[in-house]
Amino acid sequence: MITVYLAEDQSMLNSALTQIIELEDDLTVVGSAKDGQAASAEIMRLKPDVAILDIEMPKQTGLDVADQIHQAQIETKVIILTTFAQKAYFERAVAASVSGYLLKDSPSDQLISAIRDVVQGLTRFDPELVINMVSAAHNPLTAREQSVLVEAVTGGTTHEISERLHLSDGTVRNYLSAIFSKLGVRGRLEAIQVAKENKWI
Amino acid sequence: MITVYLAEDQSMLNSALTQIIELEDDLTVVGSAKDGQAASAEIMRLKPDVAILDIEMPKQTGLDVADQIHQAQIETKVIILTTFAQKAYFERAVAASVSGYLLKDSPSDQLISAIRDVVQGLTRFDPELVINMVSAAHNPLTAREQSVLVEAVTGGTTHEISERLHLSDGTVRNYLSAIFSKLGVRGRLEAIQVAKENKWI
DNA sequence: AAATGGGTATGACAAATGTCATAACTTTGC
DNA sequence: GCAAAGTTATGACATTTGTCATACCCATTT
Repeated sequence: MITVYLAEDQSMLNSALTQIIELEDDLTVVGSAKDGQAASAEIMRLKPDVAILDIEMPKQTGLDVADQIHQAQIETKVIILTTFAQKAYFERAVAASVSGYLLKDSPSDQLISAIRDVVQGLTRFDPELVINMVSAAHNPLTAREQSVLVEAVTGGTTHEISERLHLSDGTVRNYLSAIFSKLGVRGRLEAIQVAKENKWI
Repeated sequence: MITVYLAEDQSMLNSALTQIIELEDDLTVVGSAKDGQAASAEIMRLKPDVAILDIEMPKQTGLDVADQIHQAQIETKVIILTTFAQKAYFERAVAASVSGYLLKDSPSDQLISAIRDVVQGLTRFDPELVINMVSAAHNPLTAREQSVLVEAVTGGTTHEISERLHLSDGTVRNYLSAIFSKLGVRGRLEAIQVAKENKWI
């Protein structure tokens, strides 16, 4: 019998998936959580064969949980189950040696078969990820530019941003100007939009 | 046998719910769609006893579909199934005479029992909605102020906004100024954030 | 009929923003 | 060891933004 742990904060999906996993004769759900912290603690204790982790969860993300499982060197295989095929998430997941990465935009029987696959030592990555890996635009912003833009998101004045970052006003404006030109936009508002769309900040 | 139609764009949830509904002896899923347009057309044709509609879907929202069902005066009962308990959504749903409004943050057996309830002529509204109805802050912006702010979201200059709305630059700045003061913020960026948080735009 | 509130418009002013040139200092790569 | 790239900083400038006073028109309410 394959033991499965499910961490998913949306109750409707959590309970629905639990039920359909239980329908399979060789699978059983030994526990589930609606936040990352609870999931983490329980997985360490229960050591299930497979942990299915949503990324966006309260308290701790599924990727944080995956890291901890990896570092604790327990046998549990991890399948990330999330909505978006984002390069950055996927990279972190790979770094945490997850066995699977599925999108919620695929049917539930995919998940069932993925569970069986990963206990066999196989890996299962959604094909859409491959497309995103090659097509995703590279972040043109330097680390400092990113941090300036992140501060700009909250909306204070240039002066407030410069204080938070311990820079001069002029420097902040220089950075912002450089960011606008790199992103091909004409103001903070547009820059923030573009950067968010591309998950650069 | 109660016939159910399911409109939900997230495949994982769509297929999982289909399966657990099918598990019930008295319920059957006669069709499902991943966008509002397809759902609308099929519901008109199949006339199921119950239609479960997600709100956020491609092409047409679940609320649009609910409106059409209402106007077509067919017997199909509608249950809205969505993530957030937002006043505006709920009001539109009530206007379309839906029989149920459930949140994805409740377990799937709630949905099953709601299906049986609504065919009996009962209504099922998530209790969390009641809280939101009374606590939601009232929108302080006039219709025109809202439209100015909506245009400001895209990020162009004042002049671009004024052209899109056929107003003078000064008028646009007056509106923005009034908006800032009403929302207690100090710029477009913050105003947009506050307005979005409160679902005013 | 008068008052109120919303929509629209000016003009004027102060402050914030964006651009550019220029320059010094670090770190990193070849 | 030097070139390239990134970080930080000035000063100067044009433009944009936000604020305020004031005004006219049009509905709705009193």
